Formats: sequence, structure tokens, C-alpha cells
Amino acid sequence: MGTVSIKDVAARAGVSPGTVSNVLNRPEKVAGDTRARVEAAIRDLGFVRHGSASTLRAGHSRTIGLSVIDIGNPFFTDVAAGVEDVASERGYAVILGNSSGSRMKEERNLLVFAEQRVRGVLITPSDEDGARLDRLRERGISVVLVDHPAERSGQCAVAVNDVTGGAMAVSHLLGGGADRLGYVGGPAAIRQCQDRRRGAEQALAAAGRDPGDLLELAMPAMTARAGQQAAEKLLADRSLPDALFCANDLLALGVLRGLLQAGVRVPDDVSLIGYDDIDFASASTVSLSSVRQPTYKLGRVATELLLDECDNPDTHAHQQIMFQPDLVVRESTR
Amino acid sequence: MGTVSIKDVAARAGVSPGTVSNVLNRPEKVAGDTRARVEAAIRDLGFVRHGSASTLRAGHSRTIGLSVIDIGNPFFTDVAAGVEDVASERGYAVILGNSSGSRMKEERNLLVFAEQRVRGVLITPSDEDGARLDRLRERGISVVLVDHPAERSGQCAVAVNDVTGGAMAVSHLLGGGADRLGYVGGPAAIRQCQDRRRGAEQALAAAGRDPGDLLELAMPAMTARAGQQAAEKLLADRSLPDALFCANDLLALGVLRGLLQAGVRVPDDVSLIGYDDIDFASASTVSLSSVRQPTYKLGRVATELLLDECDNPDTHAHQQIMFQPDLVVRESTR
DNA sequence: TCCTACGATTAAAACGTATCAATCACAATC
DNA sequence: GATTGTGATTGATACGTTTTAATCGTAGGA
Repeated sequence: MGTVSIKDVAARAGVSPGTVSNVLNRPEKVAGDTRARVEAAIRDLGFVRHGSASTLRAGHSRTIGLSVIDIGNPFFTDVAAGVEDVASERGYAVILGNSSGSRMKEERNLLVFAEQRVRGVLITPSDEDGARLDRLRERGISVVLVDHPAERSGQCAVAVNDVTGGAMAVSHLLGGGADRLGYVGGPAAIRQCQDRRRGAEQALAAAGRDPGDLLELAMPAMTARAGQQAAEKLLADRSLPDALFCANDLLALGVLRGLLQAGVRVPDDVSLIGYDDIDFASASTVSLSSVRQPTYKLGRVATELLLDECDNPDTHAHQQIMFQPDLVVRESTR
Repeated sequence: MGTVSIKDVAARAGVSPGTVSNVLNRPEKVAGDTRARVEAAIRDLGFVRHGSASTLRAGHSRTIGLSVIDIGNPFFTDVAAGVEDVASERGYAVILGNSSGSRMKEERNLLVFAEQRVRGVLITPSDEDGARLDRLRERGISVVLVDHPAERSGQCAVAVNDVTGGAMAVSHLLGGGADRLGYVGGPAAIRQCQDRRRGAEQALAAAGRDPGDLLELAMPAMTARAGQQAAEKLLADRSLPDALFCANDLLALGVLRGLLQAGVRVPDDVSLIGYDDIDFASASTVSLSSVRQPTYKLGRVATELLLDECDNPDTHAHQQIMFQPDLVVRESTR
């Protein structure tokens, strides 16, 4: 009834538990017929290995932790898809943690990862406190930063150049004849927001404009709801810029909805550009211009780096990879 | 160095390992000052409990498995948000498995869950094979069906009435004067698709029409991409109905894009309604009519049932909960 | 025939925690 | 002063696996 262990399998196959373990972990070490007998016993008894016992004895598990800022954002589900594909190819399970941008929840997720003795952690940190991650590394848990450049060498990181992306977006807006520009950002602690704003300012400067001209609006979240609130605020202030750059597409879609509801025409009255090029950007009321990132690849590459670090700790060389974004022009900036 | 165990904590606090374990699991059983001493030692040493050892000894873990059909679908991320909130409130971690509609991947995820000895499993099954789930139950793993009615009593299930929902959608289309109706569904194995179609047929019958009139198109996936392909197929066949009901919003958004690209006007030439009322439905080019489900609540309630079953196995009474959907009318059916 | 070598298998010892019966200290009761 | 009771703590054991050294059996070389 209860649970069938390696011993039961051994008994039925007429071998010792050690041999069963070998069949499970180093099948090449055991003779053909014994192996067949053991495999038959496993099947007959419906044995499934006790992962915890295995982890306990082996000192490490076959799981990795993935901590993201907002699983409701298609950007992160795409990343997660890439992560999961690579992980399951290599026999790893993924524990998903959603920080929702809350430092406390992120902390709790990392604690869970540590308790589960995950082999490694993939994280898009929600702030710049690298010390927590170092504490994980001290525990022997590899950490790879996702969508975040390395603060220093000695770690792997996979990111997309957000400064360039921000600059692309804003010089596109300027090229379209925009004069008064606004930036709708997210929480100040989120690096992506800062970098994209910096890129925006650089583009302004490059066009001979004062970077201080950029009207900035920082929302507490990067969701469609927050975007709609941003639009309402902009409308209430009677200071509507003629071009808006949003830190991500969810914000932009929310802004778009808010503007259209108020009778503001996009792009005639206001040009609008988002960031991430999520699937829905091209399907919106007015299709949304955006900055595309190699999202799925980000997840894949990060996971490959992490598992390489886990599986070949001696030969592994840390890498910091930086992809470049692409501008995607659609109706909202024409 | 490596890892600090309960013994190290015990030594530093001058107590036995058993006491440390008590501090961790039944703090009320241990005297105030000893507890304080132990907690200090835990903090000083940076001890974190070894989840695997704990699971091994206790015979059960503090994790649950969540298996969904498509994590790229906002419907499921909403469900997952509800699950995660309840789980973390009660100190459980969630292992997420994405079956992508593939039976094989679902199977593999369930195997991972079994190996990890999760306490229970929440699953939106991708087909009707309940035997696999019974095998989990034999192992002492509770299973709650999510967005799927129970096939029999003796299990918990939380669902939304898809037949009603399908009927709502189609009678709305009929009420708008639709004549030739089409249904864009997903894989035949997915129950939601069947039920929504059945509801559609019932609505036709109720209106005195032949249910066989429903033009049916079954796509291999329920994604926006598949929806766009569906639109292309409908256009190529020159048999475009004047009203389309799609099995979910992603399909509908894809269909919408496909139709608009071909110059078909929505809703003038073709009325269109989706299902789920995801956030993006209201933001699309032509805002999408849909059938709303209490998604987040679905996740919450399912998790509460599961954890009740896990934590109070003796007093727990299985429940089959069925929510009702709501019709949301927008531009695409006006 | 004896010895060596080698491949296949085994026996036993961990891994870090939870649990439970046993022990202890000490106060309350007779 | 002996007994009982109570609350706090301890010691020992078991959970299911992996791993290492040891053992076994057999074949090949001398």
C-alpha cells in the first residue's frame, strides 16, 4: 500500500538495493539481464523514486528555481517557456516563484528555493540588492540573472540592452515629429525602468534637446490597470504630451485604453510606444509600436548557462550575455 | 562549511536536536527562553531547514503541484495567481507544470510531482483519462480538478459551467440576427471545447434551429496563432459564417486579426465572440465580446479544497463546485 | 593448477530531519 | 518525606536513497 521503495524492487528482482540504484543512475554499470529484471520489477510495482531521499543523500536536487517579477506579464511567461523547455530536456523540474514586484515575496520565494535545496536559481531581481543572491551562492546554489546585467563578474547574466531600447523608442518618436515627450515608468527600484528612461534621455540629448524635458510618471506597478490610471492622471493634469513612451506593453495598453475612452486619438493626438512586443501588442485597438526582445531565447540561454554551471562546475566559465532589442513600428506611432 | 544542520544549531544553543526541531515545528511546546536561544542560534548560523530531509522523515512535503494546459494563456495565469496566493498564505510552495496540451508532457509533470512527493495536485486535465489521477491518489496524493467537473464523487472539483457559457454566447449571437454560425474549437480531447460546443448546439436547438447547422472548425491548439490560421482557412473556404464563436479569447483574438487583415469588417460582416474574458479582450482592435469566468477565484477555491483535504483528511468532505459564467458584450457583436 | 585481473554485485554507512518514549527537574499534594 | 503530577528536554530510531569499499565469480595467463 503505502509507498514502494527501492528495497521492494530489489527483493522482487532478487538483487540488492544498491543494484537498483545503479539501474536508476548508472544503467551502463549493470549487466543486461539484471537490468532488464530490475526494470520489470520497477514497472510491476509502480515504483517511483523518492526525490527527497535522493536529494538528501546526493546533496543536491534536480530542480531549479525561477523567480520572476510578474507572471501575469506575457514577457515573463515567454521567458518561463524557454526555461521550462531547456530544464525538462535536461531532466530538471522548475519551481516557479512570482514576486509580484514585492521584495518580501521575493525573499520568501528565495527561502523556499533554499529549503528545497534547488540546484540553481534563475532570477529577475526586483531590486538591486545583490547580497541576498550572494548568500545563496555561499550555500552552493548557482544563480543566474535573467533580464538583468551582472553587477560584477563572477556570475552569469543574460540581458537585453534596455538603454539602447529606450533610445530606439524615443528617437523613433522624435523622428515622427514629437515635441513634448512623456515617459510612463514603473517602480523606481526596477532596473529595467531606470535603464529605459536613461535611454530615452540619451536620445533626447542626441537630438539636441534637454533630457530634463522628459515628463516622467512613475507608476507603482507595470500592469494594464496601472497604465489606465496613468492615462487618467495625465488627462487630469491637462498636460498631455504629444508622445508617450511606456516602460512596457501592459502599461502602454492600459494607457491606450484610458486615452481612447477619453476621446483622445492615437496616434493623431498622441503617439504611443510600448516595450516587450508581447503578442497582444499587435492585436490592440490601435496596434501598438513596441521594442521587441528575444524573450523565449532569454529563458533558454539563461537556463543553459545555469545548468552548465551546475553540471560542470570546474570547466564552467561565467558569461555575461547582452542581446540587442528591435524596434517594431505599428499604427500607434504613425 | 557546506551546510549547517539542526545539530549545529543545537550545539550552539546548548540543547538537543530534538528541541530545535520542536522550535521549528511546535514552538508552543518549548519554554520561552530556550526558544529564544535556539532562534538566536538559527539566525546567527543562517540555518535553513533541509526540506528534503524533512519530507523524507515526515512522509509528506509542503509543496503542491499545479498542472495547467497553457501557461501562456492569461486564463491560467489568473488561476495560478489564485493558487499561489492561498498556497503561500498556508506555507506551501507551488511546483508549476505546463502540459502545453501534450499528454506526454502532462504525464512527465505528474511523474515529477510524484517524485517530489507533493502533498497534493491541482490539475486541469488535458484529456479525460482519470486513471492516471487515481494512481496518484493511491500514492496518497490528493488531487483536485480545476476547471473540470468531477467524473464521479469521491474527489474535489472546481469548474465553471461551460455548457451554459456556450449557450449564452450563441444565443447572444442569434439574438443579434446571426444566421450562419461557426464554432472555432480546440483539440477534441479538451473537455472545455466539447462542452462549449454542446452549449452552442443547445442554444441553436432552443431557437428552433438544427444543431447540425453549426459549422465547426477544430484547431490543434487554442492560441492566437491557431486563431489566425482558422481565419485564413475560413476565408479560403469561401464559406465564411456571419457569426463566429471561439472556444477561447486567444483563438478569438487570432481570428479577429486574420479577418481584419483580409478586410473583413467586425462586427459588420462577421460577429465574433470569445471565451474567458481575459484582460486583453477589452483592449483589442475591436473590443471583444466574451464569456467571463471567475478565474482567480477558481484557483483560490481549488487550493483551499486541496489543502483542507491534505490538512484535515478525516473531517474533509469532497465537494464539487460549479460556478456560472457571465456574458460580456462589447463591440465585436454589435 | 594457481594467481591475477576484472566486471558485476553487495553490504553498510551516511545524508538531516521528525517523532516518541523515556528521562529529568521541580512543584504540588497528601 | 514520600508520592504524584506536570512541563521541558533528551536520545534513539527510522525515513529511502546514494556511494564506497569490499566481496564474489569467472576468465585468462603463467
